[in-house]
Amino acid sequence: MQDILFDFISKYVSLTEDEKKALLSLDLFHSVKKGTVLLKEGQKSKESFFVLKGCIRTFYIIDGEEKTTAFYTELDALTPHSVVKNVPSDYFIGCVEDCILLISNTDMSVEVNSKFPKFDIMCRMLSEELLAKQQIDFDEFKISSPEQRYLNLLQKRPDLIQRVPQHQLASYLGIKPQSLSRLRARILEKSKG
Amino acid sequence: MQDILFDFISKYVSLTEDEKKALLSLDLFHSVKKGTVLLKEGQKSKESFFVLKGCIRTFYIIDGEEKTTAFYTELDALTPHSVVKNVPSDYFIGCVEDCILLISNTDMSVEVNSKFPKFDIMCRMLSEELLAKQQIDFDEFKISSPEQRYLNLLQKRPDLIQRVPQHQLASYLGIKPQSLSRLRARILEKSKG
DNA sequence: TTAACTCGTTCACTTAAGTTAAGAAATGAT
DNA sequence: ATCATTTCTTAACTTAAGTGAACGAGTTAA
Repeated sequence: MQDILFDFISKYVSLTEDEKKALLSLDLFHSVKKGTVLLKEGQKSKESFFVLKGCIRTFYIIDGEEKTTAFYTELDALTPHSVVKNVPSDYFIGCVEDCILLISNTDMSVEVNSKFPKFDIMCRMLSEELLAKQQIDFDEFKISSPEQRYLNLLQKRPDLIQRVPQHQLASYLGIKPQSLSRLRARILEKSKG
Repeated sequence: MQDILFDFISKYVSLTEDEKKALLSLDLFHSVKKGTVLLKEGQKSKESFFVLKGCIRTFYIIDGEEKTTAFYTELDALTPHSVVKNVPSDYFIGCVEDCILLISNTDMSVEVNSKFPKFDIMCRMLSEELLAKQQIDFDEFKISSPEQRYLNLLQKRPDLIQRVPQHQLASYLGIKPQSLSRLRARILEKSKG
C-alpha cells in the first residue's frame, strides 16, 4: 500500500529513505468502511484526504436531498474548501466504498513542510495541476448537454458508472435520477437503431 | 498600479523592499487593447496572466461558435492548463476590455522562485485557494438550474453582467444566447407580478 | 450615407429535463 | 427468511432549453 503512495510521489519529487521513513512514521493510513461520513456540513476540520483505494464523494444536502458533486478515486487528493479557508464546511464527505485513505491534518503538514521543503514544492505542483485539470472539466461541463456529459464520463471514467449508485451519478451530471434513467434508455434505443 | 499588486501579495507573504524591486525590474506590466487574443488554440505558450485592470476570458471555438467558459477580472490569476501540462492549448484567451495585465512566463518564475522561496509559498497558497474556490463554483453550477445560476451571478458578480456581452455570458451560464434572453424576460415578468 | 455585420430579442416549434407518482428490483436489518 | 428501505425504472404531464428564422438597434467599413 505504501508503494502506491511512493510511486505517486515520485512523479513529482524524489524522496530519500529518511524522508520516506519520516512520512511513514506519521501513521497516516486509515481503513474506512463504506458509508462512513468523513466530514459533516458545518464542521470545521483540518483534515485532507488522499485516496489509496476505494472511492469517496462530496455531497450537499439541500431540502433533504443529497446532491453529489464530486467523486475521488485511487490517487485523487481532496483538501476541502473549509480547510483551506478555515471556515465551516458547506458539504459532506462520505465513503462510497470501503476505502484505504491517507488522512493528514493542516498542523501536521506545516511541520512536515518546514522539515522537508520538497513537500511544499510537490503540494504546489499538485494543486496547480489539479486546478488546471478542474478548469478543463468545468469548461467541458458548461459546453456539454447532460447526454454528452454522460457519454463523456463513459469514455473517461467508465469505472465510476459501475461503482457508484445512479442517483449519485445523476447530480454529478447536473440532472435528476429520473432524467439519467431516461437518458440511458434513449442512448440504448439509438444504438439499437 | 504596482500598489495594487503589492497589496494583493501582502495578503499572502510580506516582501522586503529588495524583493519588491526585483519583482518590478522584471517588467511584467502590459497594457492590452480590447479584443486582443492572448493565447490561441493549439499554441504552446508559457505565459500566465494576472489581471490588474480590465477583464479577460477563456473561450473555445466549436463548430465555428465561440463558447466562453470563464471570465477573469481585477486580481484574478490565470495559468492556462496548457502551461501547467506543457501541451498545446484547447482554448483561446481574449481581452473583453482594455486591460492592464501582469504577464509572466514559466522560465522566469522558476528563476524568481529559486531566488525568493516566498514566491513558491505564495503560489501554493494561491493555487490551493483557487482550487478550493473553483470546486465550490463547480458544485454550485451542478446543483443549480440556468435561472438559478443567472440569479446567483447577479448576486456575486453583478459587474460581469454589465461589462460582458450577453452571448458570452450565455455560454458561461451553460446555455444559448436566446435562452438567456428568454430567461431574463421571464424573471422580469415574475418580478412585476 | 449606405451597406454589411454584430448583437440582442422575440416567435413558433422541437426536444429534453423537471415533477409527481407508481411499481419492480435490489439491499439491509432483524 | 421476512420485512422494510433504498434504488432504479417507467409513465404522463409540465416546464424550460435548443433550434431556426426574423427583426430592429447599434457598430463598422466602404
